[in-house]
Amino acid sequence: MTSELLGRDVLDVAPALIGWTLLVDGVGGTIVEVEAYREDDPASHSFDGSRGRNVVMFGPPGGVYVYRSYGIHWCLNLVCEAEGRGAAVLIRALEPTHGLDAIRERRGLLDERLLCSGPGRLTQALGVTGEHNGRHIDRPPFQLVAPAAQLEVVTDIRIGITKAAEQPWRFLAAGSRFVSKPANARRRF
DNA sequence: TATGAGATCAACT
DNA sequence: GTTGATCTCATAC
Repeated sequence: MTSELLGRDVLDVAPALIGWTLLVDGVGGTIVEVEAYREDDPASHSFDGSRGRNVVMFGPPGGVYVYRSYGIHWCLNLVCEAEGRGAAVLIRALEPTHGLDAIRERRGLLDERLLCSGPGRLTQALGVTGEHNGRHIDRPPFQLVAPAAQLEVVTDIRIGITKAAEQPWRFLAAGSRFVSKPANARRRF
């Protein structure tokens, strides 16, 4: 069960998710990068309340929120805290461990570290689409498996957003080669 | 190494 | 009509 994991403050849930194994139809890997979003956050889809595509974010914890990004990609989120809160964690990168053949087939022949290193790449690798929006992480085809031991986690600012861009709400597995962008990446100037 | 364009959809002005 | 929680490929230093 994941209710104990997800039913807490999203800023606690996000780092706790690092190291868990996410599977879709048995294909997936270890979560190495996530970002936290919540209703009082101008960068969040749930900012200013529930309407349109974001209704799932206001559903019960464990809900799977999938939305289309830039018209091209799908992005996968897990709803946190409690129903009506509008808090969720964006899954940004996995270290692939299960179903490598299926992943390579969906992504094409690529550098191993690029298979799931980004929210759009990850959903393509796992076959996640808008059809999965509103489903639950504890029910097929999804599985979320606890790690044997908590990995070391580092934080950084979030990526690809323009509002509240300085919030240190990106969480990564320390030293992982499978993240979309290493932590402490310094901006010039 | 670093910027730039194109792809293309849903929400919002 | 514009913008965005992106990715890939191309071209330029």
